[in-house]
Amino acid sequence: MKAIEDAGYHALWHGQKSWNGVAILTRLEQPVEIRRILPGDPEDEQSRYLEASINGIVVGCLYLPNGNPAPGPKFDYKMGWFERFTKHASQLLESGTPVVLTGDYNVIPTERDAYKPENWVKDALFLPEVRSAFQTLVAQGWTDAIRRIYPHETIYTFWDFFRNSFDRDAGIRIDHFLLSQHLTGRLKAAGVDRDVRGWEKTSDHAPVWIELADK
DNA sequence: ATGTCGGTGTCTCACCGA
Repeated sequence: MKAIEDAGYHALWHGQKSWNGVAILTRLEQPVEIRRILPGDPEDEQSRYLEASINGIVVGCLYLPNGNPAPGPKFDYKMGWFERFTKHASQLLESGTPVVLTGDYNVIPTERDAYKPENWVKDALFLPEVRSAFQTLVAQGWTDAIRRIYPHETIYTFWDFFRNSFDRDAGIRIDHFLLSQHLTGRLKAAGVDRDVRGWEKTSDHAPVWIELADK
């Protein structure tokens, strides 16, 4: 926490032992927490959601379940989580506030979002029902910020640790920024900091970012 | 079918999830 403060950030986080965790860091002011549990399943113990208000924008940070192997209980958990998230997203839209929903969606939205889509057809990140769930979500009225800025380019955000995938640029695009309509007009830029993926001891994801104009 | 990591417990190796 001190290291984060020393770097000039305020922070909220929702973590747990081992795998799951989400956080929101801000520079200007302390983010105001709205919720840290996705509504709809009191049994769900995994820390995969965090939502806060910052400077007039609601930011939802998510880590959608991976879902492999599919079919199976993990895939069922993914689809259940996805349904709950989609419901919640529609309520956020109805609220009328500017919203950003960002994080690891574990969804490859279309064939051009994978280096070799045929390798992913049976994977929980690319199964038809997963792509269709993502489409349904976006169709509520969200804008996929990366695609808005780069409509035709090949953009990846993740290269797995196997098979030298980064050196071969054998990546996938699974980290997304969805913007509510109020924010679409304020979208100035977006990108992926690919160089970070080349660091020593790095993550298998690269940082994805967007820039919004002031109101 | 394969591969590479990091975290954890069985604890300096073996496993699992990603």
